[in-house]
Amino acid sequence: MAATLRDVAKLAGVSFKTVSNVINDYPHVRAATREKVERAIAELGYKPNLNARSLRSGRTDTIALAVPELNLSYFAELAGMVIAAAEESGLTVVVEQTGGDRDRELALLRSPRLSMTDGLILSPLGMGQEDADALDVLFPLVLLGERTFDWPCDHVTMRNTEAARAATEYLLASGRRRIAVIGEYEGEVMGSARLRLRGYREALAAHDVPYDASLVVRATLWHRADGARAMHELLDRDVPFDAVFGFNDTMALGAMRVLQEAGRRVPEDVAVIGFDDLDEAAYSIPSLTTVDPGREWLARTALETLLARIAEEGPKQPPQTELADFTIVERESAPRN
Amino acid sequence: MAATLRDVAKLAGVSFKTVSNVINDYPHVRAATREKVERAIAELGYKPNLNARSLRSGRTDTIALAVPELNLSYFAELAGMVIAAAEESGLTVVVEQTGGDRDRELALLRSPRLSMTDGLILSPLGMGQEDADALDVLFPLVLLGERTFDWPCDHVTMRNTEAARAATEYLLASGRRRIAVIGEYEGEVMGSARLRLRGYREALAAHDVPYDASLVVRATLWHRADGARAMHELLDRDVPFDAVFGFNDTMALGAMRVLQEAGRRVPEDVAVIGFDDLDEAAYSIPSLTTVDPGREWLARTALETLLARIAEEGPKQPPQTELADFTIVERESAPRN
DNA sequence: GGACCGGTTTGCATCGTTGTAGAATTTCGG
DNA sequence: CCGAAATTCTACAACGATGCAAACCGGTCC
Repeated sequence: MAATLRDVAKLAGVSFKTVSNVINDYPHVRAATREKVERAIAELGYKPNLNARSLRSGRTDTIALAVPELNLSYFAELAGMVIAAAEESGLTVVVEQTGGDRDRELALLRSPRLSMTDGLILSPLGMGQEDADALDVLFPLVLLGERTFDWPCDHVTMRNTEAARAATEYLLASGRRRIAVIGEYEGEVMGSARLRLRGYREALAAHDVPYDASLVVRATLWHRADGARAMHELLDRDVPFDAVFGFNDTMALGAMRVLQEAGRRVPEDVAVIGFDDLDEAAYSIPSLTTVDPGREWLARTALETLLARIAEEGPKQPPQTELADFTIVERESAPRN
Repeated sequence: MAATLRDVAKLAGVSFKTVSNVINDYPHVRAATREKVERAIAELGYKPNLNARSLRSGRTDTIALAVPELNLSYFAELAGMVIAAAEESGLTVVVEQTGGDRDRELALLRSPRLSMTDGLILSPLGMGQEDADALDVLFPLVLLGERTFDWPCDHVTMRNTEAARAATEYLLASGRRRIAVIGEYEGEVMGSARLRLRGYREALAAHDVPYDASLVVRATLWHRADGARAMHELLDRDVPFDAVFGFNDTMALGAMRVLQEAGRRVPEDVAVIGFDDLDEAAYSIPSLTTVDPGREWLARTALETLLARIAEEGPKQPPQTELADFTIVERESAPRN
């Protein structure tokens, strides 16, 4: 069907290996020959069969990216950034959705599908420290996530605890004292929920504000609806609060919506701060003060780290952890003062 | 490095072809042999090399999905649905971003990268009727889009004009008469912008409401910022209006935000209706009335259509167009009455 | 007892490419 | 104008799988 090297070779009157040499910019090809071959390539519309190339060369120029769900804006935007960065390096990206499910994450790590890729960038949610062994794999693997386990592979992550602490201190500095938290998730051993909660508690402790468990609301998937549900739950508890820290923007927006329905003014009655700096955080009513965890940097660095691993020869370097810098983006939902 | 058929065969004491037979569920394999082989497979942790398989069999069990940007929630959610549906069929999905750029769309159609896939689902934005030839390709191709050109390939799309007309009539029925439109884009020959504008005009005409060009605001990329910018432009024009029809939810949300900043009450002063029914439409303040173009159905049908094309043998069936049913989702930004 | 017959297993060619090694050709100093 | 050293090109063997067809096996039939 499609033209092959041999078809081109026949038309150009050279051996098929010469065509291969032209395509691969092998230096010792006479200009006249090269031109002849290129004309034949153009005439037949020849395109190399990348499967055959991969089989022979062992490189696929494809990577896999696994995120929980594209439905979550945070991961959609992150995936977009990774794909764009990969495109710049001439790489193709296979996107997998794990649903944040531990079993699916583990299954993916063992999947034969990975034989079609040079490596994997994984944003794990469900896995825990007990699964560390599953991460000790033969192929290049970079964890792009918010978790800071002790893991036997490269890891690009954000300063969860510090950022959460800074966010909480930001609220404290603006005079809030009853700060609710949305997104706690005890099923998660040491993921972002735990780390952010730790930052929150550190900030409280540093300012002698007592920790009150009735201000902490659980949410697992961190969807908008989870934020809304969590806020309903908080309102039902009927405890006073003057600020809310959503562990991601999506939940913060869902929560803010419910708050306003309930007649609470944001930020006058309740200040709201999120985490992620999604595009939409700038456009909500009121616009959402949030933490930018350094997403663009995370995406690019994850890719670069993976590429370095792929290019690596000889003895494996020890795993590295890269940390992004965060910033607090001040907007209306939580003014500085 | 990784185990191959031959390694397994040696361990099991059979020919490598028998191992292949076991893997492919070839029926005439003795139970004892099968078990022997399976034990060897397990012991070595053998995983088939999918590149080699694809080279030989011609099937990759991978499809490509090209959307403008994952940054746009509509496409992110759509991509998520396609990937999930593909996963159910055991397919891997390569995601490409075109930026809605004509040249990149055309380049993708000619890309050798497609040789790694069985087919392509493309959401074109930049291409026009003059590019129809580029769509007459040798590989299975399904257009998943909002455009209704006369195109030489399968096409899964929505009832743009009817839906836009219905949205406009919904606003008219609620008593609005000065209905602004955001998202017109003259650079686009017959894409969703044009079709939706047509529906808008049909509705106006049917109700004897004059068409007023000063109520039509242009926007190209349909991002949130474009909606915001468009609304600023509209406000600057200082023409009266009592409703806004955003050609997608993202712009409608951006516009609504600006409206409210400008002191207009939604829906009292201005009703707002969008198009797409994004997840977030349910959580804005006020929640956004919008058109659900049948996204889930679109995603699944695009995949099914592509799979049918891939499975097709013999003479090519003529291209088909599949149309999704839409519904209007009533929310707060534009109550029915 | 040999032909015949399922069911079972195997050998070989092949997919389209790249790597290696060597053959053919050109270049050039002497 | 010869011989050596480049340069240019080609032949052949992989990569790891599947498809095809032939070989094998034990049992049945005549």
